[in-house]
Amino acid sequence: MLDERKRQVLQAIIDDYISTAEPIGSRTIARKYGLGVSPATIRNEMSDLEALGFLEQPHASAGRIPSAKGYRFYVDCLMGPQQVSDSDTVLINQWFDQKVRRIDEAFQETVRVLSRVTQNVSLLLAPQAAACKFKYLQFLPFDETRVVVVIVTETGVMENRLMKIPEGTSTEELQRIAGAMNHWLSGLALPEIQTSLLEQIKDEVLPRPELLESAMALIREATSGASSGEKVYLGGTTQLLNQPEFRDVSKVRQLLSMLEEEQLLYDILHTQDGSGVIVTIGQENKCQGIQDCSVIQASFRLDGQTVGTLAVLGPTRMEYARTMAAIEFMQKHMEQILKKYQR
Amino acid sequence: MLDERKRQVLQAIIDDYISTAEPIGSRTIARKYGLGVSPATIRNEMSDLEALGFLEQPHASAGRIPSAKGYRFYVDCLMGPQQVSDSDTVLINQWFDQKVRRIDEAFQETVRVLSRVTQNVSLLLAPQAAACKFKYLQFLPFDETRVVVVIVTETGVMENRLMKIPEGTSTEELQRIAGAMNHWLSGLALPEIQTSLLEQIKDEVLPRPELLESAMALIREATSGASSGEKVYLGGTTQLLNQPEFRDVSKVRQLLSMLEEEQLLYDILHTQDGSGVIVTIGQENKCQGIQDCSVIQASFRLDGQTVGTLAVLGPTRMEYARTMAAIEFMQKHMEQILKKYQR
DNA sequence: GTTAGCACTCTACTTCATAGAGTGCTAACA
DNA sequence: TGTTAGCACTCTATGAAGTAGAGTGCTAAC
Repeated sequence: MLDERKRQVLQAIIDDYISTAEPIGSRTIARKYGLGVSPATIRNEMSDLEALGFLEQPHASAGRIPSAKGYRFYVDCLMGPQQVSDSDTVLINQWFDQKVRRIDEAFQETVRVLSRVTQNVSLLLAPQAAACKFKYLQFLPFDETRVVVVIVTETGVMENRLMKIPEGTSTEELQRIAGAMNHWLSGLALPEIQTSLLEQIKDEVLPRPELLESAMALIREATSGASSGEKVYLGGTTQLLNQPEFRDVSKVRQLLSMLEEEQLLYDILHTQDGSGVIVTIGQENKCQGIQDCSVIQASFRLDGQTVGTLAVLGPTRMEYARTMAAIEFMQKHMEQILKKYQR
Repeated sequence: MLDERKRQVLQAIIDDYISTAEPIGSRTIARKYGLGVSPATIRNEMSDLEALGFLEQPHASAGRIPSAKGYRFYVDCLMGPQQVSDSDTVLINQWFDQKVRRIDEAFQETVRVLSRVTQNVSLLLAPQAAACKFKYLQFLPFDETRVVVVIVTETGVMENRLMKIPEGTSTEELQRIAGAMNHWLSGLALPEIQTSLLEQIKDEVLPRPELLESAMALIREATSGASSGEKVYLGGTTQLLNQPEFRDVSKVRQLLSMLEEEQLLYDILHTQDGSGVIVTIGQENKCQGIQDCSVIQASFRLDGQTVGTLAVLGPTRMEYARTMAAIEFMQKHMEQILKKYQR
């Protein structure tokens, strides 16, 4: 498709632009990257590359910058693979061992580490309670009118809530209801727990149908509620300020106000459920407003089933190799952690 | 201290500057605020006010802007009190009823609402587990080697963690240990629960001292751990971008990177434990780096004891009256919520 | 004590000129 | 035929110079 020298030139331009954020001229390429040809030759190559759509010119007499197509080719064909260094691995493991006690803390820290490492905004769609299997539920006494309900799922996600109970409900009754629910529901994915099942359990808790109803409401909430289930963790928004493409406050504001809309974040993170690391460059993004950004994402799985996604969002001028390595690493790390919390 | 007309002029200047962020000239005052005197007269007054230190001039032939001393006088003597409107009250209550199930969600939402309403960064130092009283602890089975430990305090703060248990510990043993601990520790403030108490309980759990030890470790963690206890909630950082004093990205970055240091946030929020709303203007701030900002804060109490603080941080040019009203409102709101979760 | 008038000052904005970086084209060269 | 040197051309970024406008401070009159 592209002869060897064109590839070298394209790679040099993209590498340089990624690190400097400045248009690159033929002289610079000839000087910095020893291709053994003169600037004039490079100019010809660059002209060709532009005609082919891999490069763009901000204005007539400036250097060239990569186009979206250029980045795409770079990611698919040019870029060398990269790995997270062993020392970083150790560091990250230690960090997690120290800081993380609950699974939601793991999500939080993952986002933090990822945005630190990649110098960009990062996102994580947490294991959807919807995709988790119910393990058990327990009522803990709180006062005369309320109990704490704890739901434990197989991914270790826990939900606890205060819940009003009908007056005069005895502890034994509560225990019996919990027992019945656990018996029937254990091992089911939360979305499967629907009213149909209620019928089966109803008999066992006949004296207190309201209680069962409330507990089911809690489960439903955990399945699709705003504050639970599919929570999106967002981190490193301030990293934007370090990127030269956001030197203008209004640009920052525009992007950040988009990121505040949770719906958009879901859209970004839901666009795929294939496996592996997926790169979406510029206009390839379906979401309005991030079309001069790139998104690199990967889903993580548990027992072969996709349970969440993590992603890095940054300007199209992004360190693709490093970022992809980081994402892949954190994906595996996340899968390990989930396993650890599962059993 | 200041005659009536000087006060009027000062108030007019500050009001105007707060809303426009531009230096104000004598003509503007005379035109917009009907004081019935000519610009020349206003000029004389302004000259006096500057000599007294209430006003400043950015440069020789510009209008005046308020000095820190000016704002201080405004806050103490000039500014009218303001109240949160009834319709806002209703709105906020509904919002909380809908969204908030757990107490930490209440903290999160408080910060969110506060920064929305005040258009500024807001902070909340959450009820310190340290200041909470232990209510009870419960072990929930998880698998052969681990249990879920739930600690419930009287403010409704719940901690839950996975904890390794010595092999072969029976459910009954766990229950007995929990029972013993609850018996001895219930009603105590968490910091009071120290090794001295361990001695008393030891006898009852003699066969499994390690277990007691682990549970105590969890309590200690809850008391002073990073992820728990004195958590600081931070919100509305993007509001900064709307303030003209942060039109420059480097300024935003500077402040945001400070706000990332959790220690600084503690410093800001710990500077006081008096009651009522406290305003700290510019240089009055002891923390380096926020000395061209103002902080408005109030602590909230439960049973007469300070358990947390909420604050708004913004440029010295701030809508003091409105912000103070908002903080006071949210303070009371928070106290109600805490009460609700307590019993 | 208040006000009109006026000279003065400082900034922000516009215009203009210039240096510099980079291109594209042509012609010469291997 | 591919490569290279040379050169004219283009466009931006930078800085200097000039100007309009807003605002002050002072003086003198009311």
